[in-house]
Amino acid sequence: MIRARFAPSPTGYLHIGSARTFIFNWLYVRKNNGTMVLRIDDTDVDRNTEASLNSIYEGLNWLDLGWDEFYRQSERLDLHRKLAYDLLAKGLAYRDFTPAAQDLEERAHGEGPWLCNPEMRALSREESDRRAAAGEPFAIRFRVERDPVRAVKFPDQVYGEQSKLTSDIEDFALLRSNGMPTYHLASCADDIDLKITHIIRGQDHLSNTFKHVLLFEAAADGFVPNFAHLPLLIAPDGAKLSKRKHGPVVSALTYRDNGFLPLAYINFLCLLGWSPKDNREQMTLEELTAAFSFEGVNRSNAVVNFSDADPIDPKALWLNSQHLRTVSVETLAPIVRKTLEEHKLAPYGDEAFFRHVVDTIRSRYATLLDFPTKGRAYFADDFHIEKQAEDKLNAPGARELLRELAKRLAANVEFTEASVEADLRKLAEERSVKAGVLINASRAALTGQSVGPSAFAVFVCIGRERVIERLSRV
RNA sequence: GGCGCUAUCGUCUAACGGUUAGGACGGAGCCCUCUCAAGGCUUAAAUAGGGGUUCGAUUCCCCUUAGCGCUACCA
Repeated sequence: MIRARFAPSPTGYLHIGSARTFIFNWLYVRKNNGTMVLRIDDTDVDRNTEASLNSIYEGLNWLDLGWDEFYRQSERLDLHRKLAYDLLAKGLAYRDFTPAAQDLEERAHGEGPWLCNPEMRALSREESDRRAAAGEPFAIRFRVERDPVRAVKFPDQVYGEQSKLTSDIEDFALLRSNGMPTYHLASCADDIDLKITHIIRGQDHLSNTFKHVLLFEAAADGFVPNFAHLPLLIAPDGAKLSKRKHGPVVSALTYRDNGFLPLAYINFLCLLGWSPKDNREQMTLEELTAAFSFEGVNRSNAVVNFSDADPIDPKALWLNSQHLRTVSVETLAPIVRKTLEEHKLAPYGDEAFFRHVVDTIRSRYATLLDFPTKGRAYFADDFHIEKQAEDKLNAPGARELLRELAKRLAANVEFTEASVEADLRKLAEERSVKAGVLINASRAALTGQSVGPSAFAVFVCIGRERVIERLSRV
């Protein structure tokens, strides 16, 4: 039984890269009928915020994928501490009484790697116990086996066989002097306890994994989970995505706020660092789930293409427009209705009429935001008349013809695209004007725009009553 | 500095050593047309550099270069 986890730490909003990690975990779990665990890695009390936690939930909820089990590391601290002390008792870890970060500077610029504080590692058990009993603060470090030097190995499902010499792995901290576990300890202790079988996470953890393997070997009776590391998402300048440098594009919620369908966003993210290898681009959740595999995951970082002028990746926008025009109207209509409500607009007519309108106009829209903006005339009478539309209305005789058309449509009870077209063409013929002039002027009068769906479709979408009103007042 | 990872069109990517290096977004052009989209068609655009191995390297190996990650009592 496969068990995977997504483990964000609440120190910011839901990052676009985290969102993708969550999605890949979810896809892998669903494909293999496994269990999806959401675990909040909140052991860094200084940096965690409630606002961040809420923001992460908000992002995850928007994605609408769900999870099966939920845990918070801050509620499991005893488990983490127990593991640290078990290792200490077994001699696999030791107390380090060196004040925190005392020698950071030396470590970073030394010749070789910093491995440990030798005096602390060499401290006798009695001496260590005595100083601890005396109340001296200490951190607990893992005792990486030094002699003989050996290679720590693990197979990565994406990056292949990985290996690192113990002589390149430092005695990493397990427990801080304030009693809180470090990430490495808490993460592994929980992975063991929660029986996680697959650890799917960002490639920034690839080098950390050797430490984790050491921990698993020491604490999990030899059970080491499977690892799959994902290439990172980076900015066009090659740097990693950061809020400070790149602004809101790094937050998943930005796409929601820009009118993205969750599925389109998921689809877009999946195509960053993964490929179904058969040229498919637009895919449903079912298709993504069926196609997902680690073989399809790339090893090089993927650029999210955005600029100051255009914060949304053009391909994401294209995918959103594709999904917008292909999801079922039943699914789309409630989402559009909600978007309209957020803009203080409400559809005219009944549900069937609303669906027809949505279905008619969605094909030229790229985001949900286009419904209340570009599509305002379909949901309100106070729409703005654009310059190009004004020009169409100013065509010689156009306004008078529109008023005449309004009168004739008053008698058109059927009011279908065909019947409206018949009336319009008949009028144009009688007055010897090109139908196109009337058609374009109609669209302009009805929507305030020179562009949009077929004019006859527009008539029906606006509705007979409002059509007559709008044509009469030109 | 040490260690690890990576390198195909501008971007996302495909090509189990043999292809005219394929697709998508974006760009350009054409068609369709009541406008705008959509759609269809066409087009420009890539194997970082250098060595090997091989009859043959985008593909395997080495070096260089570049980028990224880790090197915290952050995660």
